[in-house]
Amino acid sequence: MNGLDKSVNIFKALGDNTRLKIVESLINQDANVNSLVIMLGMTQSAISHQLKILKLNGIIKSERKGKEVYYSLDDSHIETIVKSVIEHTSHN
Amino acid sequence: MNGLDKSVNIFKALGDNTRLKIVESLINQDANVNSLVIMLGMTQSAISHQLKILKLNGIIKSERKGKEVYYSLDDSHIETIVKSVIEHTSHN
DNA sequence: TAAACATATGAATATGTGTTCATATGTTAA
DNA sequence: TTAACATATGAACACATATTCATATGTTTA
Repeated sequence: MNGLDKSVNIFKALGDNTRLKIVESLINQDANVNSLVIMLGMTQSAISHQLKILKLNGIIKSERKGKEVYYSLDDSHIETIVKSVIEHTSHN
Repeated sequence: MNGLDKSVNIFKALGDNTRLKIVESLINQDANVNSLVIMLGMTQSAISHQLKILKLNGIIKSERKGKEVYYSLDDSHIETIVKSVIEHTSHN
């Protein structure tokens, strides 16, 4: 996959309401699946599917702790990107 | 439309191969429709449709000069956003 | 004004994608 | 080991969307 396609996939991954909410939650703090389910008020299945997409695109990472799996941002770049878009929208 | 939805739409607009190529072209220099058609090797109709989406989402703006319509980035924030994503992908 | 050029747009189609449902997998506690 | 809990996953469906085709609109030149 070339550089442009990688970038497209990052944008595509963040260009969904559910996934962007997940990412914004994870900017604030790491979270396990169930807490995201509760916060977003969606089914566990829907959240898991979207978490997988975010992970496949290198936006988040996961770590199992006992029965639970905790998700967090893959690196600090993600926060920069999301915040710069929020900044942009608030100036329009 | 709330702030999150606006951000989602920005990401969605940039999350397409054709549109991101257009935006990257416009980072380098303003361009009219036909030059984008030639650069991207796509039909005039396809390019026009995508330009409209980028414009509706506040990513680019247009200015007619005679028969031609020139497109450019709406503001410098866009370049920052795109470059920060490219930066991110090149480190993964 | 008519013709040529440049761009925009509506409809149709094909492909992509988000959610749900059912169920599987992984982990701990009894 | 069984039951309970937590998460993941495959299939199906409904909806979104990118491109094409045909054509319309806007602008200049002859």
